[in-house]
Amino acid sequence: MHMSANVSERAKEPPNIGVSVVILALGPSDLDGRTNDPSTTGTASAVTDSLYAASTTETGNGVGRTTSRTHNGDTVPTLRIPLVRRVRQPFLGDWALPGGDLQSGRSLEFAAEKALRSTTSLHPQYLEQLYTFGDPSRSHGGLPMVSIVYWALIGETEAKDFREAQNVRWFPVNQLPPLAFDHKDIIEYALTRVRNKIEYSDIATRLVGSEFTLSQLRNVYEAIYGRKLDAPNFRRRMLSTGMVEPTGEKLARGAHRPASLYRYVAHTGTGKSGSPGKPGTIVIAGTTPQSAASGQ
Amino acid sequence: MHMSANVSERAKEPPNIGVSVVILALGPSDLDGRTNDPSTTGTASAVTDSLYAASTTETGNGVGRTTSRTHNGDTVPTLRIPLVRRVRQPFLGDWALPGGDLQSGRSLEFAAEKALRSTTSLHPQYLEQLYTFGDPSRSHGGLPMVSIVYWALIGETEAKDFREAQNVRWFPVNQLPPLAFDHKDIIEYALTRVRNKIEYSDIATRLVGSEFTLSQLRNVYEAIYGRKLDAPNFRRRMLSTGMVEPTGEKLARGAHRPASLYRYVAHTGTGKSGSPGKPGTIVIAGTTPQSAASGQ
DNA sequence: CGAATAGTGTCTGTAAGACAATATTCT
DNA sequence: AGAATATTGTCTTACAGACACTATTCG
Repeated sequence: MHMSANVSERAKEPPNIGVSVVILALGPSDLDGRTNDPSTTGTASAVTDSLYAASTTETGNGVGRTTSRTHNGDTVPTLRIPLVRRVRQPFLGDWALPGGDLQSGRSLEFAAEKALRSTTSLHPQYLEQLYTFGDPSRSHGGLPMVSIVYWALIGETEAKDFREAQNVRWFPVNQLPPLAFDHKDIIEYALTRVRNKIEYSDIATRLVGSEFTLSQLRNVYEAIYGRKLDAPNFRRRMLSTGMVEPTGEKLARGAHRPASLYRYVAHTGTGKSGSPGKPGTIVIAGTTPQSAASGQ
Repeated sequence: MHMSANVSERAKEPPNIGVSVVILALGPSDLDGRTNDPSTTGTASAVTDSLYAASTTETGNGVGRTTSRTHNGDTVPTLRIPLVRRVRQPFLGDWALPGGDLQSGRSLEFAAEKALRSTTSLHPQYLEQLYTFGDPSRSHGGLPMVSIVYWALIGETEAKDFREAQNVRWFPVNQLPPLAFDHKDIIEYALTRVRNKIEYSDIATRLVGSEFTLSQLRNVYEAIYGRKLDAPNFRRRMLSTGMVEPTGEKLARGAHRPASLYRYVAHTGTGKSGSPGKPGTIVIAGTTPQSAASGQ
């Protein structure tokens, strides 16, 4: 089966509810250079303007690489997003966020994860609701009046076996094809959300292993920000927050000084609580936990 | 008619969609001391813990005043929230956020504003989507499976004619009664959202007139933060951002030095764009503008 | 003058960022 | 030694907050 990704066909009964997902994946950091045929890619439109300089890629085919070159010549890992090609009329042929219908009796997260599985077998390190769209003007011919959008983060290690199925393809965030509906805006919004969130949450540490070097952690930040960070300053900042602590071990990875390993330190409830528990915001790792009931 | 506030009764066809609103209103700044009968108030539960010290009120009846006293004796204006009493079984008798059903063919904002009008004739200075709840576990007996929550801000001047209808009552945010569902969490979430948002948006300046003194503006901040701010530092901060500029006029309001008037300066698109346009996030003032289409 | 609010000046601490310099490993 | 990354050290600037002090009005 290929994806049930897009809209299902129902008649008129009150607002259908669709759930879509913006999936942000860290590409492998080694410059493997997987190249997909660039045939149907279309004109790439950079989503993030000033952040990526000239959106250069090594191959130039527009889809392959997982790193980008910034204006000063440095190379940074780049986030990638799986999109599905629309096979129905509104925006037929354009690319769109993976999504599906909300089944009654199921949670929103369940629907989001199902949509996520329609494009990748990987499970997200993080899943959070982004926004709900409900304008009746969406009657471009499509159906669901209300669309609940989630965004997910997928770590680097597991992002190695992308599943490039029939109508699914992964795009670097700075080289997106023409998108259906307002999905380009949605992706932009998701990116700003991640970049803000990374500052006051632990999502970055979830994208590395339980033990990691500060370089690895910094690479996560760089991928999300889309630019190089100063290594010394990054180190100090991380250590000063007390979010990470050294394990005492070191990791040798090449012809250079080995790096110390660190682990994430759970929130020391110091009482100053930067951000009180949000309702139903956070879902960790694999399955389908979480609750946050609500009626009315 | 009293409010169509709560759930409407339908049968089984796929998820109903409800829309609720957290309405945050600045109480009048003069200590008028409107006193409602405290009969059915129930035990007040402070939503914001550390921010309000001892949640003291002048009268002690728990609902009347619009100011609170902080731990150091200063007095600050307090936000108030209109709630409706539930007349149906799940959580019968408890207080809940005003809400209503989403009518097909209408925008989410339209439903939110309608719900807002069910408790107050005032129109919001600001309306923004907060979160969408969709847990099937909400089958406490209520119906709508999916609940889209908005939050609204209402300015000080118009907040003078609160409409205390049949089953509607206004509560200070630091003295909320027992709430239905997880509405207490939702209100907390709304508060943290406002407090964050006030930092990088212009919502505060919308809650004062087109011309205002820095004291007035500071009062808005203090109401939202729930604590006193240092006047000299606040002044410097506001002026340094370039968000406000002096009109050249002054306003005399008592036996003391008159204050300079300022006006809000529209965003100087400096290109550094702190926060790229979010999809369908912002609605100004009265009617029902705004769009941000989306399908799928 | 006294009360009350508006506004200025200073000082301190913290945090971010630029950037030089040192340390450690492998080849 | 040389390449490459890790780590430490300084220095500068910006900004938030505490707080003393001055200014202007009315009664």
